[in-house]
Amino acid sequence: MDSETKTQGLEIPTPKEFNFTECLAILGRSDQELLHTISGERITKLLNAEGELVLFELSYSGSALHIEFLHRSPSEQGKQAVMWYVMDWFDLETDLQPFYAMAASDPVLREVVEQHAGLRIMGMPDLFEAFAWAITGQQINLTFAYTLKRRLIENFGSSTKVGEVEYWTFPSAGTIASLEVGQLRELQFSGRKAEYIIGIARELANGHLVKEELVSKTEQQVEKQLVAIRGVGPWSAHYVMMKCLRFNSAFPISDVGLHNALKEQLGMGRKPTIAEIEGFAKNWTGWQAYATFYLWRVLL
DNA sequence: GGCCAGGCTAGCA
DNA sequence: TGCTAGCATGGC
Repeated sequence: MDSETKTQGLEIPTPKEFNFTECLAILGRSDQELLHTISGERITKLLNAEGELVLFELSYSGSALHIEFLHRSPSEQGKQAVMWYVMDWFDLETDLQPFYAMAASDPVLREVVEQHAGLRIMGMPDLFEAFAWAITGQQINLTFAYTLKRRLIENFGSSTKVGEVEYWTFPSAGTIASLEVGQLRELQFSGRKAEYIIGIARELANGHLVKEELVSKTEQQVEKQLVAIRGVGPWSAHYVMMKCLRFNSAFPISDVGLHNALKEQLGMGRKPTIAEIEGFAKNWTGWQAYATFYLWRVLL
């Protein structure tokens, strides 16, 4: 790009409890990921800011995240959208000190939290993406779940090609709302998953499900509302509350990954029972989501 | 080749 | 109210 089209970047200060490398480890988990690209210590991502496709690059230095806009100069609204997205994505507004104070004396969390200090719950600010990913991941192995996600994006997402690289956004709820079940079956989604995902896309598209309304309710109210949606059980509800709605008390207690992480971390030789997990979690009140996320980190 | 996978629904007692 | 077969297929 020539110097005249180069745009002014943005800078977002990060909290003391922040480790970019730890966050990158999460984002680099799958080599099938199309929603962002990682090169060294830089992340490139395409964002759909109310119809405007904004491509940006994220890096970290000097206690701040740096955003550079690539390809073309976005509108002021586009820039603002990217800034809010990044703050939400990295959960920069949560003060982790109380969590760390609790974890320091918790026999289950102490080691893993110390080891990965500065890791933050890498979120999914887009509510439809969070639901779709939760449903896609139900009861299938993660590798296959990523394959399904990639196909969904390649078939129904938006993209921009810069040089040799194509950057993608997750399909909008509006796009998926207009599909028939058979169109997702072709991508090897099960009939059930196809029905669930299209159903939720329609709830979002017709305004029956609004993120801004959900985040203003209590955890109990939200759980009740989400579980009433076909295809959303307790695990998915808590997954969405944790990754998108940012309830730090969300707790997907039946999660197989959590069970395997506890088994490994505690050297149990078997997966813990739900009752045992409830016992471990007695001191985690208010921070169950962070406890879960740090334990997931063990499995990477 | 068999068990497991970041579960959920619907139908049954 | 509580229990569980069936889903649907890939990964390892």
